[in-house]
Amino acid sequence: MEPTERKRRHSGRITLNDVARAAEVSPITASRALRGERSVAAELVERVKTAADQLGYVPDPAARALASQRSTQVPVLVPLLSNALFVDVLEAVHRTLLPHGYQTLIGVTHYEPREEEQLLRSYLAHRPAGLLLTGFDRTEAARQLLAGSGVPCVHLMELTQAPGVYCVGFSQIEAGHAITEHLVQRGRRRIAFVAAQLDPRTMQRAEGYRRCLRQHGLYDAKLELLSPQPSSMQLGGELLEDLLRTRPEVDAVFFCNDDLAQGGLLCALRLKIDVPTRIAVAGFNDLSGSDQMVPTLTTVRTPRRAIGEASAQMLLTLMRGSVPPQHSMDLGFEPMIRGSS
Amino acid sequence: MEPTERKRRHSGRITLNDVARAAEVSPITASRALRGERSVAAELVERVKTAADQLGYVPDPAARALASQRSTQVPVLVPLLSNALFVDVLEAVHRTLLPHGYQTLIGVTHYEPREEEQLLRSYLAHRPAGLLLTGFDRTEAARQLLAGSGVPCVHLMELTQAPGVYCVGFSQIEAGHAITEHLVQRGRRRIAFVAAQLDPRTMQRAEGYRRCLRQHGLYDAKLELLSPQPSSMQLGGELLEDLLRTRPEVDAVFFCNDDLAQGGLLCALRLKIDVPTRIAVAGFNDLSGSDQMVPTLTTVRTPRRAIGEASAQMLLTLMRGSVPPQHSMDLGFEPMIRGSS
DNA sequence: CTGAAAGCGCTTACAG
DNA sequence: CTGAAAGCGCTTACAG
Repeated sequence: MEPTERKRRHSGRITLNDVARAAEVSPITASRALRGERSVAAELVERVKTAADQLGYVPDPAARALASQRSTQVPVLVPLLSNALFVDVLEAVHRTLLPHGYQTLIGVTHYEPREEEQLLRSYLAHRPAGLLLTGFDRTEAARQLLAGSGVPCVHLMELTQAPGVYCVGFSQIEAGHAITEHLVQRGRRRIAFVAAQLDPRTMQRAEGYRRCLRQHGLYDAKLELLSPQPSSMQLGGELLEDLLRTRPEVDAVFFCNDDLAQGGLLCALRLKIDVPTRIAVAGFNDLSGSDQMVPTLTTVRTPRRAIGEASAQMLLTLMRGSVPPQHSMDLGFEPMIRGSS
Repeated sequence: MEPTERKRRHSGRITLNDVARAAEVSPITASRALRGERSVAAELVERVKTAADQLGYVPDPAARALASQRSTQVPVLVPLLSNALFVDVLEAVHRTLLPHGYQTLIGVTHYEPREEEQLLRSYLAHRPAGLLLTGFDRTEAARQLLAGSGVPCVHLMELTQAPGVYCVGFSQIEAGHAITEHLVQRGRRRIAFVAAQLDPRTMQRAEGYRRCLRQHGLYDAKLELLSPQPSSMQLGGELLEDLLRTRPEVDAVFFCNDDLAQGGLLCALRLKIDVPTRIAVAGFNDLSGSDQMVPTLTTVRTPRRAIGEASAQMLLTLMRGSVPPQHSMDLGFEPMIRGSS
């Protein structure tokens, strides 16, 4: 046995070397041909690709990551998976990145900047190809980790004009304003805002609600019901009951999320409170089931799949080393006026 | 410049070498100490761990994967993300694996064995540490890829006694049987089965339904309404309307999934059909919102979070090279009898 | 446009 | 219990 034989650890895998040998070129040329680098003669590219196909060659991501100092992983950090909103975003991201050879990793932050910082620390050690983050609410340490890493990053859901920050979303404030305005236009005067979780985007919707009502001289702080508890249908029902008890004069409710609003609607049904005659109800996000409620739920349709896809596209551009046409991409929103208002 | 200097590509990263130097041991010893291999003197382990902490060392997953021929990635293949069931499973898996240093990758098969085979092919190239698959319905090629890869694998949702197959789930047949039996016990005689998607597990529930009704001499094939369309609340409403039109004698419906059942309930509300007096309704899975419906939905609570956690634990054992106490883990189910039946 | 050499940061296999 | 050498499969940096 030769010494070189003695230490073999070959996995039986088809390697770039095998492809190169079959195509009768050097491994570097094979590597370049397969990655689509332009500086390779068309004929050689052809030969290499044919050989790779015939051998069933699949590049080793670990070797590639080690040599290039960059993996094909793209962590997506979202607050929760229990909100269908983020699942939709995640799905769209995943579907967009996969055909380009990138893996989507899940990161769940539970709306905790400290948790996000931890996750970021560990994901950055994996040399991710790119990063998708929800919103702008993070620790200073996280911000520095990001900046220092040089990893391309796109922010989801919210917008900013801050220089060097890439983002895809819509104006939460305007959306909150728009649906409140709708209730005002319907003749409502005692419009409550009912919210849970109280994350930054929820509070932006609250801001839109306030601005709208102040413009109409209708703002009343006592009609805001803010609960830090996690959002759920059940909580929506409970909050509506609270509200009707403590503020019986209320004639409309804007729930910050559709799960709360759906719960509110079902609660009204149970209590035989007529919607929208006695009280109008509006939600936010147009989640699954909102169009099936009795009455159907007025809400704001948010472009979450489009956000997932567009942010992934923007990231793809950045990972390619190019500059996207715009830093901030506003995908808008659409009020869905239905039976509950 | 020396030749060795000329080619430096060092990333500025803290490496195992840095740790070894600081701890005054060889890199191999440092590697072993950090991975908790037993054959290292306690004192050295201490020194290495301290050095690693002080330097803020984070192992490079790519290098580790390349050298060991095994990554820390665990792809989880589920049919859909639009069914909250699988999101719950995924979340539990993710939460269980993360503290052990494993990354959860999403794979969406859309209930298509061919898609699953494709995904498997690409994921296996990444040398995953382990694999989590939904059910047993796959192509022969996929089966062979799996067997040939030697990658530890646990199957979710269904059970089998097949040798060498690890699985965590519950009996879909028994669960379908149990909820049907409940309807019979409530005095129902014309019990319909309404299903969508028609995936293997749905059809197992159908089998449970059939067996139960045959035992009671109540089976009537005309009361089965099977739609290959994707499951949704809206479809549930439509199917219920169909059923009431074509089979007005029906006095109970077992929907194969809660989204259909919720849609059915809301449809009944709209049509002013009294539930449960005129018709009893039961669903499956106990998804979010089922306990909020009017009336509340009778259903079968399935242990999806427990399945996610237990399957991840089983996989952890397998990845450690140990043998789990059992091949097949039955986590059961729980009929939730509520207002709709 | 093409290639020989070295290196990415770890672990395996062997030896002692 | 510890270590020197080699190797995992790719890409970078340099040269021509």
